[in-house]
Amino acid sequence: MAQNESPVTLEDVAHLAGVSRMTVSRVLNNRGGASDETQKRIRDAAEKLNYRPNAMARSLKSRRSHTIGVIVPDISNPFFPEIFRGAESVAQSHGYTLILSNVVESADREAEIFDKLVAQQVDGIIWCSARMPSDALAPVLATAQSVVLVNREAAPDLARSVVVDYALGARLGVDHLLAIGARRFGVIAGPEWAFGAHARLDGVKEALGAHGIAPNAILFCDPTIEGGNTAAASLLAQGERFDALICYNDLTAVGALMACRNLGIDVPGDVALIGFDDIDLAQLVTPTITSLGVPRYEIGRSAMTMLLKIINREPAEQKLVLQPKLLVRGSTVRSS
Amino acid sequence: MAQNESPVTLEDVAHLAGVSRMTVSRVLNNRGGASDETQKRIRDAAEKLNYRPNAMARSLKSRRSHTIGVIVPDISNPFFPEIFRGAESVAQSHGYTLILSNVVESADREAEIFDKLVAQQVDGIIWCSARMPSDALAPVLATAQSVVLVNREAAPDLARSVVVDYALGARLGVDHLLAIGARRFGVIAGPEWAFGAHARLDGVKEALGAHGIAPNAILFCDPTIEGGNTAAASLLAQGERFDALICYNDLTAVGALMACRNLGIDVPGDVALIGFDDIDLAQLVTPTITSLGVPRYEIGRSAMTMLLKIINREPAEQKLVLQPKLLVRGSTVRSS
DNA sequence: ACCGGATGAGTTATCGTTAACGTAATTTGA
DNA sequence: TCAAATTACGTTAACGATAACTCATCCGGT
Repeated sequence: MAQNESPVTLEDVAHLAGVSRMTVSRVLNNRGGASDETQKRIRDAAEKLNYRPNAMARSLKSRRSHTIGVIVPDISNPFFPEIFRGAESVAQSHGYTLILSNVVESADREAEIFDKLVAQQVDGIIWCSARMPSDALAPVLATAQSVVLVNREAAPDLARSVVVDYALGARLGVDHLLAIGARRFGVIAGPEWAFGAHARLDGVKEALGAHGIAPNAILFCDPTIEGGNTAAASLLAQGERFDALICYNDLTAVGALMACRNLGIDVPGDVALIGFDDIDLAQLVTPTITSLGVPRYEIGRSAMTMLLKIINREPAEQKLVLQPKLLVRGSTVRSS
Repeated sequence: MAQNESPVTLEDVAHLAGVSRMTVSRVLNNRGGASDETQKRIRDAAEKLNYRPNAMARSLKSRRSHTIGVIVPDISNPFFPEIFRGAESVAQSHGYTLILSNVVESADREAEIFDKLVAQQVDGIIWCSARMPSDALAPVLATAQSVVLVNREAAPDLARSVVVDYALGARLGVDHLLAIGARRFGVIAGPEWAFGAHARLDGVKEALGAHGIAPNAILFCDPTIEGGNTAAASLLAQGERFDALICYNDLTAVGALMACRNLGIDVPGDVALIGFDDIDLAQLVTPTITSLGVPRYEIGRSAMTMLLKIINREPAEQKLVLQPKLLVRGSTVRSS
C-alpha cells in the first residue's frame, strides 16, 4: 500500500533503454522489430523499473478490455460458485479477468447491471439464469457484442446458450420414482419466472403422462431452503397424501425435508424426495437426498469457452446442452 | 449481441447537439457550464444516440478505474460468498465494480493474482485470508495503493485489516464446553498457514489454561468437510477418548460429525462438537452444530467501507475487529 | 460610459499505449 | 555490382474523455 508511487510508463522504459516507446512496445509484446541486444536492454530496463503495462490505456487503444462480466442471481446460492470457478479457469488461461455481479434483489436490477458491464467495456458477458421476461431481454442483449446465457435461451442473433436438459432430468427422476412405486406426485416447482422451472415441469408432466398420470399438485416457490420448506408444509398440510415430492433443486428439497420432519412424516418411508443440482448439502442431510446432478463446473467452462469463441469470431455452437445424472440416495430408497 | 455497432462517442453527441465535446462532458457530468437550453439539447442528443461514456477512456484520464479486486481462496467455500455480497453492496452504492479472483490452487498464485489486479489498475484490493508467509506478503502489498486484508494483518503502512476475534470465539466455545462438563479436548485446527487457525488455537489454549487444562490433541487439516472427516477419523482412531472436538470451521465440524457417525460415536452423547462461522449447513445436519457465528456480510461491508476511505484518503481505522457469537445447538447439548 | 465579474462555450494538451507508416542501414540474389 | 528485399528502428496520429485555460458576451454598479 505504498503511497505516491508514480506509475512507470513505457516512456520511462524507453528512456532508460535509450530507444523509442514504439520499440519498447514491440519488444514487450513479442512482436520482434529489434535486435537481440536492444531487446535485452529493453527487457532489463523494464525489469529494473518494474514496469507494468497500463491495462486501461492498452484497452482503450485496442478496444479489448480482456474483461468478462458474469451475472448471477446470487453467489450465495451454492449452485453458482462452481460455475464461476469453471468459467474462471478457462478465462484465466486466456488472460481474461472476471467481474462478478449479483442481481439479488429483483429482475429489474438485471438490466441495470448488464448496462453497467457494457459501459465498463467488458468483452463479453455470461449471464446465469436471467429472470427478465423475454420481450425485455431482447433489447438488453442487443446492446452487447458477445453474450452467453446459462439456463436461458434467446434468438440466435442475440445470444448463445449453455443449458441443462432439465426435461431429461425430470424424466429420469420420475422414472426412478415410478420404479419405486410412487403414484401420487407433488411438484415443488421453484420460481415461476425461471426457465429451468418450466423445463423441469414439462419433463415431469411428460414422463408422468406416458404412464397416464398427472401431478396431484404443483406449487411454485423461492429457490431456497425456506421456499421449499414453506411450499412443502403448505402441500402436506392440505391433507392430500403424496408418495413423492419432486423439488426444483436440492435447497428446496432440503426445505421440504425439514417440513416433513416437522410434520412427523418419514422420508423416504411415507414420502420420497428428489431434488436437482447435487450440491454438497444433498449428501450431508439425513436422509441424504436423491438428486439430478448437473455438471456445474463444466457449465462454467463451456460457457466461457463458447464466449471466447464468439469474442474471437470463431465458429461456435448456438446452444450446448448438458445432461443431468440421476444420483439415487436415501430420500428415495432405504439405505439398509 | 448485435454486431458491428460502432460505439457512440462524446464527439457524436457533441456533433448532434451542435456544441463542443467539452461542453457535452461538462453537462453529462453535471458540472454546469451550459445554458438550460443547451443542456437539454445535449441530453436529448445523448439519449437519442444511446450514449454510454467509455469507462476505459475515463479511467485513463482520471487515473481511477472505479474497480476493486476481491481475492478469496475459494468462492465455493460458503464462508466467502456473503463477504463478497457485503462488499458488493457497499461498492455498488459508490459506483464501484468488483473483480473476483479465486486463488484455489496454492499460495503461489496469490502474488500472481495480486499483480494482475494491480496491472488491471484496480483502485483497491480486498484480500481475504491471505496464505502467503508474512515476509513474502510485504513486498506484494507494497505494489498496491489501497489494500484491506480480511483475517490477516500487516504493517500499518502496507494494509489495513478487518479481522474476526477468533481468540474470543475460542474462549466462548471452550467456556461453553467446560460448562457442559467436557474435560478432554481435541482440536481440529484447520490449515496451519491460516491466520485464523492460530488465533483460534491460542484462544483455546488460553481458555483451557485458565482452568489448568491443555488440549489432549491438536491436528491441522484442510478447511473442508473432507479435511475435517480425515482429521477426526485419525484422532478418534487413536483410541484416546475425547469429550469434545473443537473444529476450525463448520465444514470441518461436519466432516468430524461424519467421522463420528462412521465410527458409531454419538454426538453429543459421547463427543461434543463445535465449529466456527455459522454457515447454513450447521443448522441442516443432524444433530445441528454449535457454532461461533461471525458476521460475514458485515465483514464484507466493513472491509469495503474501509477500503473506500483509504482510496479517498479519508481517515480510517487501522484495524477493525468483529466479535463472534456463540450459537448453542444440538452438537453440544441434547435438544429434548 | 467604463470596469469587474459572472456566464457560456471553445481550444489545447494530455492520460499510456499501439497501428500504420516512414526511413535509414544492412543483407540478399542474379 | 546494384536493385530488391529485409531488418531495425523512429514518427505521427489516434483511442475517448477531461483538466485547465482562453475568450467572448452580457449585466449591474458607479
